[in-house]
Amino acid sequence: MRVLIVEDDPLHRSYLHEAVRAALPECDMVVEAENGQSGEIEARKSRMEHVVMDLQMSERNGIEAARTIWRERPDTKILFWSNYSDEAYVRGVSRIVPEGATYGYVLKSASDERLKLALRSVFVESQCVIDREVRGIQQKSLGNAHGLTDAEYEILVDVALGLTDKAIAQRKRLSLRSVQNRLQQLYEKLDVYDLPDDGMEGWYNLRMRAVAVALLRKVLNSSALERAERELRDSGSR
Amino acid sequence: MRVLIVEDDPLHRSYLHEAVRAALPECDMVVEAENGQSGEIEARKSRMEHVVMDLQMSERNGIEAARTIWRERPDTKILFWSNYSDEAYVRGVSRIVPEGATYGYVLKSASDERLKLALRSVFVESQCVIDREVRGIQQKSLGNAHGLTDAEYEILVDVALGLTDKAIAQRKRLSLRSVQNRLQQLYEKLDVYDLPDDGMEGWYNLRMRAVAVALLRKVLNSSALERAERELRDSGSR
DNA sequence: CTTTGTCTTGCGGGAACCCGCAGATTTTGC
DNA sequence: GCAAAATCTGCGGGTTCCCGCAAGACAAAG
Repeated sequence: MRVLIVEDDPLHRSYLHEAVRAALPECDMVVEAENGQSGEIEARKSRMEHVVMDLQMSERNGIEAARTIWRERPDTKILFWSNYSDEAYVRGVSRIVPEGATYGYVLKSASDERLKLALRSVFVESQCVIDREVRGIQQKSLGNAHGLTDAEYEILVDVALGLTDKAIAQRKRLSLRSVQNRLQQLYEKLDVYDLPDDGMEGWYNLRMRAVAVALLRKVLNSSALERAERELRDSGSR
Repeated sequence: MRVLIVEDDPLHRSYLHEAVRAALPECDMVVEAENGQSGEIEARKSRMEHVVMDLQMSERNGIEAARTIWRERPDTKILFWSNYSDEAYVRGVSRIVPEGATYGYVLKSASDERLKLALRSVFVESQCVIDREVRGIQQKSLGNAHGLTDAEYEILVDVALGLTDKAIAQRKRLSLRSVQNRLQQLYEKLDVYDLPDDGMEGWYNLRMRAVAVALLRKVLNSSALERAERELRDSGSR
């Protein structure tokens, strides 16, 4: 068995290396990459079928790297190992995992034991392992208690990029009014109408406030914004 | 000499511990804290005069912890050790460092050698050590080439929180028009008028776009937003 | 004292946003 | 196959935003 480690922090990288060695004695080769860019290249070159991947790296983050790896070989087993369980990351991962692929999501705050268990479960048993906490976020994100629909999320991203209603309507092939409808749903779900103190109406610019709340709740994060910005520029110049 | 380490990542914490031991043989006591909250308490309890502090921790981040520590003992020497050199962090740090205090700012990507040198310089020689890259950000942030004035930055934060022009005017004791003036300066400095492709006017909601650009350029980050949000709620309920 | 520059404030208008209402269209459940 | 529910769409209005124009306030330089 051969394992590829993609992680930009040297300390964490060597810790991971150690953990892989300990948890997977049948592993006879460990390759390290220090960002998503070189991670993709390494995976392609060596046809790696087992990857441990950090999210949030410079150059190219884990989600993008994982997407291209899976696009080339959908049976690759990937264990995500991340600091945070931001809804934006969780949503980003579930968005790209192909049909029937096996993957895992473990937080860096998890114990040694949990990490090693996850390594064995995912790589040897081909079993999906999602950290308890991450699972919670996933649930909330899907069950529309306070979670956003995909449609709503897309609108949120477009708004956050600074696009006009009209521009969004054009991009999404919708009428102006439909975009505004979606926006209103968004405002409700994000509790934008909650005022800090009553007696102050008109204190919030709803559009901006919605994005602020999304950022504070980690529904959006800057990494997701960067990704969206790049897509926007690409599609714009096409 | 006694040193307090405030860092939430266990790996980095023990690495730091090691580095302190190696660089400062005269140090006879090292205390560790795993977030800003307990860092403050520990500093107060043990009257620590030397602190190594991570920025970006949960609970209470490094900037807030440093502020309260410095408020109680302005002669405390603090070495910030951070992953990023976001303008938001750099600005946040320079905003709270008291008159004549000695501090340092080193990136985690720096070499072993650089870290140890910084430890000695700051703690023993009482000399300020600012990482080259961070220094660059500082310059750019002050020299108004593309840097924002404090006034502009404050407006930016208020806008990013989702406040209306009127609300900002009231908070800042300005007229409506003055707020809008500052906003326009902001729009120019953030190049909001740059269109991805020409022939599309009215594609951007300037207010939102300005915040998006600020986030993408790391002039703002979510940690700064969280801080501002807390201040807003506090001042609102007062 | 005058001049020049920066900062503030008011006015006014065009554009974008927010949203209730109501009809048309699509999706869903049975 | 049909009714209920959810979505999409156009209209109209009230509000906020964006910004050019211009008049006052204040400080620094000539």
